Amino acid sequence: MPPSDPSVPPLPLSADLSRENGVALWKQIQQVLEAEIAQGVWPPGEKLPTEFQLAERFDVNRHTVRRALAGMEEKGLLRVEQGRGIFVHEHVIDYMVTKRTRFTENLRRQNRSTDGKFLFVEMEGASEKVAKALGLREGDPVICCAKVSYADGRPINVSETYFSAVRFPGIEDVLRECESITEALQRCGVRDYTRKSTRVIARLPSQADADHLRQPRNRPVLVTEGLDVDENGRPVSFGASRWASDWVQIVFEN
Amino acid sequence: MPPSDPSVPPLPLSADLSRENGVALWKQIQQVLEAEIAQGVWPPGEKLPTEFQLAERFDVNRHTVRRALAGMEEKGLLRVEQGRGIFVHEHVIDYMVTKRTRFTENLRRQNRSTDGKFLFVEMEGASEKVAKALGLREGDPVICCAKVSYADGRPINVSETYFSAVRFPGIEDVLRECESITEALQRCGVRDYTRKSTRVIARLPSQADADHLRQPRNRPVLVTEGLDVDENGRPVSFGASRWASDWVQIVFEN
DNA sequence: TTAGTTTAGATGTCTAGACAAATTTTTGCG
DNA sequence: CGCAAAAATTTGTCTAGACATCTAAACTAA
Repeated sequence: MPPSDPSVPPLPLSADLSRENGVALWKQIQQVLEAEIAQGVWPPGEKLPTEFQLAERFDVNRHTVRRALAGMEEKGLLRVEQGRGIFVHEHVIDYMVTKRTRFTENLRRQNRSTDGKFLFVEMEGASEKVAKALGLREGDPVICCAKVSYADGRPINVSETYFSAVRFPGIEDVLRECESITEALQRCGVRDYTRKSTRVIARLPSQADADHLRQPRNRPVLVTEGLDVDENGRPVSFGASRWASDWVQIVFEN
Repeated sequence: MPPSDPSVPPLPLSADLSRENGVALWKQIQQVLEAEIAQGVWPPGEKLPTEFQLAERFDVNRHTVRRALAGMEEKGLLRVEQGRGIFVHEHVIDYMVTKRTRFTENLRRQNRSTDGKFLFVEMEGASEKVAKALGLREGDPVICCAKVSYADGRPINVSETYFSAVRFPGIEDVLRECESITEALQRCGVRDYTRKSTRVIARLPSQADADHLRQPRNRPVLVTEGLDVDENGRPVSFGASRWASDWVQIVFEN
């Protein structure tokens, strides 16, 4: 494989493709490009050559290059944008799930800028799942707060957080005025809260979630359902989140 | 299936594709086929019509059908086997992670047959991670037990489980004779153990893991790292597992 | 300068055909 | 009948070309 030079191990940058070794051309192309990305030839966020240029470089048809790029996109190594080009995927974020689960704190620790956008805040009747988690009865009034959270300007999380409307009267309006949920809870008398349990599953996103997270529907999202309790162990809020698996890895620790 | 009733709104089984609504043909085909699978027209495990037949049915080129099938395969809806055909993916397994994490029990509850194969059992020096988990010092002797676990005859899990060689002298041989890890631990005097912590992340598998799990390298695996402790809270074993995301959903609950 | 339009460049979709590789079925020989 | 070889079937890969759609840059007119 390493062609000729005895002293220096050359980078396999323009490694010649073999048409007779039984390995599909597109796989070989994918390997070469992945190696180049790993070696930093194309740094994260960088624009790759166009499909046409790559096809010329490897001396194959554009469709063959496209097959290789599709494989890399599926892996999450690339971001393909019609009319713009192909970009190397930036690195993912580690989201630590601990007893103290605070979105902003969590990401600040990783030197990420954070932002949030409330989609809506409204009262509704508790579903069976929400009621069970918050210790209510099905149909009891709860406040649902839907939100999209951003890190470095990218949407990484869509969530709904539920609060008992009886226990926190007026939280509906408080939430609308606040920047974060932690802040709203403090105004409602919850000095501190901790994460009691978290469920993690993987599934495909709904169309709405995919839109919010700006990711294709055929790429899975990580789904977490978490219950927060106050210092006395009483349920404070129940939250269901979908995370952009392209950008986030959930790390669970208790 | 019910072909002709005039009153009943017919299932969109052979819905005509529109070439002018801006939706790619392959996406429309994918939608139709997914709907048919959801409606049970093609039950799990069933062989779909051939690419050629599907192309004929939708009156498109075979490559257009292939694009639709690729999307469905990526979603995990299909299993494509060269020379054999296209098969509907069987349903996934829910693996519950609770305080009592017992592989066999867990799957029996879901009426799954279980099986296991030990890859190797050997002594090695504890890595930093293993040492930290088990309360040892780096380099201390540990027994590593590597295993592939099956449900319904399919590999769904590759794991390494580590035990302190000092605390469990002779477990190396016991493991080789036993069917399960639970059984081996009982023989070593551990009456019961519980899961203390589990970390869950998602990543791409190594080549070896992909081979064991019989899945492509470009499909992610769920990775769990769990620490089990005895009734006194002392660490018993530390395990690292990779799960076939095609077949398993990890459900975490504590 | 600014706003709108045009144009060029880039990716997306679809078709058509040829051959390769893997699997299953059929055929033919003993 | 049994088994091995041949043929048919089915998916995999690659090429070639046409046109659509989206984006960004260049241009034009107010």
